[in-house]
Amino acid sequence: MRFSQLLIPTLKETPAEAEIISHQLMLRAGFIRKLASGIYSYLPLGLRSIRKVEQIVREEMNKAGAQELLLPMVQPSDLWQESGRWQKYGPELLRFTDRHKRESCLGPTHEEVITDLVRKNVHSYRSLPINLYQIQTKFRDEIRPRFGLMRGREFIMKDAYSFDATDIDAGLTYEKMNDAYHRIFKRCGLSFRAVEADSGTIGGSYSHEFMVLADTGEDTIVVCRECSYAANTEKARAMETPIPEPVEQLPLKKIETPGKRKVKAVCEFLDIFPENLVKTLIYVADGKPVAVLLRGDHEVQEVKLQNLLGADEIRLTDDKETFDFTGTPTGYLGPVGLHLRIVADLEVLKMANFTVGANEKNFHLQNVNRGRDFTVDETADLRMITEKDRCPQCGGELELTRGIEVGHIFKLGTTYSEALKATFLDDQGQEIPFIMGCYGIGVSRTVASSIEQNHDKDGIIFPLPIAPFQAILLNLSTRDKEITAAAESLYEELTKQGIEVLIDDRDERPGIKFKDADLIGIPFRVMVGKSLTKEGKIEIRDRKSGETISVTQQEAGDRIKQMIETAMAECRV
RNA sequence: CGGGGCGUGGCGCAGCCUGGUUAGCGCGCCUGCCUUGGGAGCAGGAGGUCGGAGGUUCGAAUCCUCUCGCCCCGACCA
Repeated sequence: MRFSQLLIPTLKETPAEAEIISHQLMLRAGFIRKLASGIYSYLPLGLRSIRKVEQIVREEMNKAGAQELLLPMVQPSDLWQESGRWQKYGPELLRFTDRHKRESCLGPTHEEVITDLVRKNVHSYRSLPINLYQIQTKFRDEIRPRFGLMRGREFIMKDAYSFDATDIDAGLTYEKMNDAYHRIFKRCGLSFRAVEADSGTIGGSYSHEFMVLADTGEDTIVVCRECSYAANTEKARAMETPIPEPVEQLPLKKIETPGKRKVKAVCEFLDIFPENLVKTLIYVADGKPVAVLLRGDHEVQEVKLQNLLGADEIRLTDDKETFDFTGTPTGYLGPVGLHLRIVADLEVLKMANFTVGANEKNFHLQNVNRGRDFTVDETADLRMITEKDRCPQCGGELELTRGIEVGHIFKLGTTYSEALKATFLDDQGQEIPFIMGCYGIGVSRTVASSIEQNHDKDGIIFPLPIAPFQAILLNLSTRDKEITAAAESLYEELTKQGIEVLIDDRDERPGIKFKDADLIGIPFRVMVGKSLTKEGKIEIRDRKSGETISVTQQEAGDRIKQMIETAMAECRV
């Protein structure tokens, strides 16, 4: 294709609205333009990259035995009523009423629709397993869209749904998808990790997230330096260690701690370590207060807490609410004599003779012991993992790193098939619900994360498999007949060979073409200019390494083809 | 929704505090000349009723009120 004819509105300056690098570069490189908050147009170059990712996804999904279909984006409310999510889903679900006063929504995900399709059309174990996917625009009315394509309200997603007859089969399907996802992201040239994850609101029992490693990622993930363990911090388990032998319980002591509210201040004042203090936090879970006990140096992992409480919504109380619930100002709370539901982190069970607030302003209690002085209603692993923790799998050192979630696979079990009464007859003639799984990939986000991971001061550096073009051919002097003829004939040759090449045939100075070529990140830059007329040479430059080689006009075509093949091989699986 | 910030030609910004005639600059765009290996130079030109509405005033980009949009931090998630 010709640069002169494509809509590639590159920008010299970064638009003020863009904060992170991928967003800035996609705007500058003319890949996307914003229409409204979280809603973008994909311009020709951006769309080409997206299509590349889609194609890889398609190939791997098909190879894994899944079938492509396309489901409606507009969905009737009835189905969502049936699954119970019409109430549950909240404002992210964009709802509207049509001319017949029927309520509908824009599909944020398609469990309901696919389950309905399958329950109406699949009735026997003989038809299973079945795995259906689509690549489609989704709409989620995000509270706060941001970072360009990274968190848009409208975005392109591949979503797949599997239906199996048995748990064992469902497990096999899950593994197949896990494998396909590894292949997909490897083929996209991304550096990523699959991590254990919380299954969130989609519901289900078991899940993994595929995280592209990037500092601007919105998620923190925990990775073991020694073994394969990797998890989202929402899920990362604290290593289970034995509860120490009981020690002698010292007599309870009430002590004045005037104005000492923060853990740090209390510890300094009493000359103790945070490891020997238990802090008490008051949360509201679906409107009801609950006290959470945690070792002084630990932080709550709210998703773990939410799962333990089985609540739809939890939040930390503010100072006023805390006082209303407990009669004690924040900073002096403790479990002794507290008349609230009390849950404790596992680590608290291992402590003895510790310090807590006395539920009285300016006082703390020392030598507190669970059992003797208070009881807890429930205990669980509730805290955020830190780099000081050890791997729950092998005991190795852990590393915390940032990641962008580009894929997520879930075992759904029978959550949806039961709700929607989607059943089949097994080999005994028994009617049982399908065992489901669902598998998503953020396609547009994948392109953005690739840029997040691969760029330099000059612009994007695309991995070859998802670059909008494989090569960009610069005609550095469109007014020179010899150069133009050579560039045009090489362009034809490459195009005939099936290479995706963009020829920069604009009547511009070389500097502009170099800058634009770097900015849009095409992996190979072929330059036809002065050195052709002077030395008979054409140069080929590698965008990533910056290495440039000179070849004769005759060998140029073959060399480029060979370089592309070599680079593609690196991302093959 | 809570907290912070911003809306002035396509992009980046100044002007606003302390109202005053034709609203300015850089880039981009158009024409001509010139130039062609890292975003050149010269000359000429087009393009903005200053997000919108109302108000104060002889006079509003500037002051006041309301409103809309956008961005950042938090709850959400591919």
